[in-house]
Amino acid sequence: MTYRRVTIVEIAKEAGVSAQTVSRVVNGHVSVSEETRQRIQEIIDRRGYHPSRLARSLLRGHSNAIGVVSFGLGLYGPSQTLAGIVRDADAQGYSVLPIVLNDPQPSQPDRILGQLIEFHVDGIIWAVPQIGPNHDWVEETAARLDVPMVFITGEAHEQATVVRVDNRAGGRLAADHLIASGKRILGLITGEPDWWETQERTRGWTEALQARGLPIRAELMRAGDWSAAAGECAMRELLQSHPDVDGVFVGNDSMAVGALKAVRELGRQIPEELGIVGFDDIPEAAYAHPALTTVHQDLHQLGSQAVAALNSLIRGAPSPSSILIQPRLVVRNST
Amino acid sequence: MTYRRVTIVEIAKEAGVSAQTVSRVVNGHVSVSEETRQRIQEIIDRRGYHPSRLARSLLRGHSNAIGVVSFGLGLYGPSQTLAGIVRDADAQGYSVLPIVLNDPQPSQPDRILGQLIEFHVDGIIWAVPQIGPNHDWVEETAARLDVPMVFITGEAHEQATVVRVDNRAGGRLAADHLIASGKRILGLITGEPDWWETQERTRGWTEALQARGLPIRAELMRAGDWSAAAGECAMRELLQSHPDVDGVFVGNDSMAVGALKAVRELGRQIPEELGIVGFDDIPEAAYAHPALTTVHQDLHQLGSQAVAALNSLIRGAPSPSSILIQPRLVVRNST
DNA sequence: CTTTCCAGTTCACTGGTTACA
DNA sequence: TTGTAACCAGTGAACTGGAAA
Repeated sequence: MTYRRVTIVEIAKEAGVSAQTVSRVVNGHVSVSEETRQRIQEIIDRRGYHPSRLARSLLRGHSNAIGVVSFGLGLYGPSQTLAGIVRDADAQGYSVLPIVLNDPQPSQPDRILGQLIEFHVDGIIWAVPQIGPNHDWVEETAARLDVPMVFITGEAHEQATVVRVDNRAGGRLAADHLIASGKRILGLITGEPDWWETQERTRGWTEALQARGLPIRAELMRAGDWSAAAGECAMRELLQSHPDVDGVFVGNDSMAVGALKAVRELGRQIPEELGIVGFDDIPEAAYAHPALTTVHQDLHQLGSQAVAALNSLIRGAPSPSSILIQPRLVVRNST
Repeated sequence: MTYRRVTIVEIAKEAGVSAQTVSRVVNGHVSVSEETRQRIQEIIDRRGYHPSRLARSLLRGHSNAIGVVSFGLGLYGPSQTLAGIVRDADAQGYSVLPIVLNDPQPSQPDRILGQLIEFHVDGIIWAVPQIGPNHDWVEETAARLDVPMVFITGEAHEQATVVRVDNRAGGRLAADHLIASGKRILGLITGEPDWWETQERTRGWTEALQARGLPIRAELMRAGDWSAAAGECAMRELLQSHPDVDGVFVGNDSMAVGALKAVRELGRQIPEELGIVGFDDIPEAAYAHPALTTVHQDLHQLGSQAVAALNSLIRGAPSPSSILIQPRLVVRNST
């Protein structure tokens, strides 16, 4: 590998000027004679010269890059969120440096942040779901770290900017809708119990039931792992042990799609005998059988807002400490 | 933003040694006394010092980063492939710098490559689908560029390493399976016609039909845009104009899911009256109604192989010019 | 007395940009 | 209009001064 980049000095030498003059041409400074400018530009184009961002960042003290710590690109939520981040970051002139964790419980968040700091990132978006105590370090670290940082999803923090979907409102939307459809014996199939999203959706659900004077029945609740297989299994089990259930809120669409399969196989009529509401609004939801009523969350917007908040932090502007994105109900044929 | 990184000089000053000695501690060189090493390490830990990768890369001439040019993270294929790349790159010690295009027809691939070169990436994976003539620059550029480069999907090239799924074999698998299931009047709903994947799947399909002595009937072919909506629309149109069709190969699972909806609404029995085969094996395929028979392609492996090939190119080893990954048929209830 | 080793320092250099001449 | 020198944050190579072989 004797590969050598074209450097500014080589261009300068070929043009018979100093590196400085080439730099001026590259950055569009004025004080270069038109004749020189053109000669240099021609050489730059011909040689395929690209100024080194490394050298430039080193000198300027910032890199125009942001780090994104993400988790489980296989899941719909995280991958869509990352897509939103990348798109917006690009539009704002930032490059994105993604770090994808396989373990949502990073034993050493400092090590991961350190990796990004080594790249001189101008800011960091932490988009790892809050699971159990895995965000406990936030308060302490956010206060200590001097790189601007934005969190996606999770508890609000005094010290940190958090952008998230109002999952609690989403849970309420689902419950209110089922109740409004005349359903009264309501089951709940949640995602992983220790995810913040699960807890919030469940809380909203519970609140709505209480507000309507319906009992909270733990025996009608099941937990899955977000997968269609888990949804199918949980729904089958729920319907067999409690055949009188007439409405179920399933914690995400993947599980809901699995749940629909169980319901079909058990021969229940949807929505007449059993109403089902999902969460996410994945593209396939509209084509499930029957088409799935679900709580839509705008994940691209989630990413956009995170980038916007980070950008204003980087520019030194104060940023609201918490941004809440409202989900909305999409009614289809499963209710 | 008066944020200042901790530098090696600050550590050196605090420890009362030269920067070089700190560098040796950081890089685990030998000629440092145990006593000094420990003192410096303690300061490094306490101050949270992280060596600048920018400075290091600049000096060493390589960055341990690879650039990935991708397209449309909203689609299942590209996003899964990227996930595979990120995971494997990480395992090999590379950071990933993604560039996500919104337009699959980059007017100036050089500009995009230039962006990555500015970052001193050690190699580039071009994972943009080959659509129409948008890979025409490859031969010429690959020969000129001296950064190792691997292409994902598309025509094989003399000069370039291409990693791809054997889409043609996939098309054959689908056709052979439908024929083996006793279907004889076979329809085809393809994705976007100018995608390389579409053309290969179609070619494999055509070959298999010819091999079995079945006619190629253009009036039984429709094209969609990979979306479920397009699949639904195409299937409805196909069945209404040709009610005798008894088997259909749909170019991807998203469209197949839409197609299933159309079939259900038209009241055809699957698989008795009509067999359907998809392509991709998205997670929801197993939970469609009926469960979708489909051609599975291992996209993570696609990403892995690309990283492996790129890695060996970077290390100067010769790399096979084309790697073909075999898809496999997953039979479920739609056939 | 020369050679080798050790622990550490100094210098030059990476590819650019800013301040000043 | 253009050139020179200093600088960003590191690292490889050459070097120093003293001890051990």
